[in-house]
Amino acid sequence: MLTDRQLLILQSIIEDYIQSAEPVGSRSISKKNSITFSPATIRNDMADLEELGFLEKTHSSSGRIPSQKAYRLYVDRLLLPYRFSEPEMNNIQSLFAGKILEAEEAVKETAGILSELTSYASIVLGPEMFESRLRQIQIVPIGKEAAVAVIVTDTGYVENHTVALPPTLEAGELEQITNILNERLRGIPLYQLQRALFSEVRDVLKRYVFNYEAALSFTEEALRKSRHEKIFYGGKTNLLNQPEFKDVDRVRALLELMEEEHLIHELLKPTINGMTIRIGQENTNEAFEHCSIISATYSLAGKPVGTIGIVGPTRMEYQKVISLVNHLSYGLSNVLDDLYRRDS
Amino acid sequence: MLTDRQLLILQSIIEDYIQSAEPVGSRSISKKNSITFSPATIRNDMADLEELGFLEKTHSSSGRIPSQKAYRLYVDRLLLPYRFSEPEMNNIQSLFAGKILEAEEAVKETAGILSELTSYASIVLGPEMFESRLRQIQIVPIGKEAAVAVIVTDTGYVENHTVALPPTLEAGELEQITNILNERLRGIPLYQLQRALFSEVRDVLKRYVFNYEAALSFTEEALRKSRHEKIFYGGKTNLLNQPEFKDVDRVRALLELMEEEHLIHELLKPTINGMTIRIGQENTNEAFEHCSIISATYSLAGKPVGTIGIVGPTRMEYQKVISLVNHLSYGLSNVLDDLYRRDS
DNA sequence: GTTAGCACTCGTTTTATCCGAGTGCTAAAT
DNA sequence: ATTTAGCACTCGGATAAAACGAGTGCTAAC
Repeated sequence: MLTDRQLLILQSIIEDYIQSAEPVGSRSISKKNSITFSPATIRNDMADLEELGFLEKTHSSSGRIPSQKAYRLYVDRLLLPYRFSEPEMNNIQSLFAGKILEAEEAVKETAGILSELTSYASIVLGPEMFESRLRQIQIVPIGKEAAVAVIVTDTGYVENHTVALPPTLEAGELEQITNILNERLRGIPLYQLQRALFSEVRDVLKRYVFNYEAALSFTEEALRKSRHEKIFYGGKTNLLNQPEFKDVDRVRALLELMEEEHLIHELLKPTINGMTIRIGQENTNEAFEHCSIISATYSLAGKPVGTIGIVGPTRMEYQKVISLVNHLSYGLSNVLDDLYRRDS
Repeated sequence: MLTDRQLLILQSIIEDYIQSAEPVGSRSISKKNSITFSPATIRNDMADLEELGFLEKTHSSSGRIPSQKAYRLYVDRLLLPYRFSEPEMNNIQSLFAGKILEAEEAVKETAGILSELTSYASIVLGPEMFESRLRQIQIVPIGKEAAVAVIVTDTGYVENHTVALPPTLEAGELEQITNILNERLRGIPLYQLQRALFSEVRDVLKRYVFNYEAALSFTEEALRKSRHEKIFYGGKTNLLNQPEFKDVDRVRALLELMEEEHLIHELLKPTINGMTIRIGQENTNEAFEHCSIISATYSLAGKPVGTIGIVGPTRMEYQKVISLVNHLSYGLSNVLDDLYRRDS
């Protein structure tokens, strides 16, 4: 459908525009080393490409800019793998070289590297620890009215809630409950805890605890899944450097959207494994109209537990960003697997 | 030094400018109800006020804008207490009405309310829990190489580190260490834990644990003060609505500065009790040149443990903001004291 | 099929002009 | 001795016209 020359010209225009953020004219294309045709020839092809919806003009006598469709084609068919430069490589290496003890630390680091190397904004979700298994639970009374429930998983993840203490609970009972929970629930994945509470613990509790109803609901509260969606951003302010965001209103819309944690989570939450590339209006949300989002899930023990991603203008360095996101998602998965494996 | 009329005029100009963000002319001042003088009279006083450094012109025939010195005078001498409107009052009340179980929750809420009611950005530090006392420590091994140390304080605050496990440590010893620590360190304030480790625990450890050196340094690591400075922001994007920040570069400088957590912490960390008002260049940092920062410490059991503050343009609604910050810092202190008191 | 030549388009930049809010000064009024 | 009215003057901002130039589309020659 497109001739080789048209593809070559399209690619040149896209890459030029990614660099310059300015409409690209036929003359500047013809000057490139890889191009041997005259401006007039290029103009002809450009006109065709525009007719096919790959190029656009900002006004009738301007150079062309790539359309969303062009970026899509570029990403799907024209992209060559990117070779990281020396310092970039070092940067990435060092991220995964140091001894990392906590998952969250690794995840935060990744967000930092992502934004630093791309000069766009990075978003990192998770890791969701639903799959981790309970290693230990501790319920510590704080005064008469409240207690702190601390859950430690086999991945070293710690979660805690403060829970109101039912007044009927007797002194020793809290300890007893803790013991029962530890005995019965150890090794159970977090997301099954509530269910297991009923199937495994309920009856035992009935036997040993006086006000069993109150104790049960108290325990249920203590085990409740924290709906805390962990989102880390890196280099939000990088976006302000992009010429497409010199308009304050557009920036505001974008930054405000990024505060909406549940939306961002919904958008990026790890479902199927792999990489997602959303260009411009492929993001349904209006504030992302002029953005592209490139994201990839990372996984723990083969299961996707989180997402890393980059938000930048549609005029994005796709080549570099895609490689980087890809690379880091693998790296991060490996780090997490190492953390996880120490359990066995 | 200043006549009453000059003060009145100055105040009118400041308040007008706070509203309009536009240079104020003599005519518009003379139209106000509280003012009975003609524009010419006002012009004379304005000239004097300019000579004294309280007013500035943007160009030779423009109206006047208040100088930094004027805001300072305004804040120090002209400010009347602000009466909260009905909905504002409700908002504040509701913040402190609900049953709050965790300090951090209260603090985050406060940041939200602050920015919502002011339409500026809020910064909240802390609470620093150095003064809280150890209630319980738990060391949970995660695989062969690492363990999670979980510290719960009497204020319900939970802190955890992952620590590398010395290979020489024997199976039961970890439990023994945990027991010793709980026995000897309970009730000791967090900031004294490391010291108490040496004075109270060291010798006991020596007696019971084989590789005492390794165990000690392991324990020390487990108890290390987390240097995690907790900073919560609210309504950063509000700043983008202010006309003085329509310039993207200025916004970027500001937002980038706010990412520098240690700087912000240094700037706002709670030292002496009470309220601080920094106007314009009184903030030494260049990015805050056009900002004012109003902050107040909040306290727990009489000791300052954190700071709440507002960042806005120098043209800020001082009256409202000062009252609000003041009010909320008291309220927050009370909430925390309630949380704390439940211990006794 | 490709390219050179050329008229044409249209956003950007520059220059000129006008407008009016606001000032400072002087002289009259209180 | 203040306060005020009157008036010439200043200067940024808005508006219009003109010059500029990067880039196009089309036609005719290669």
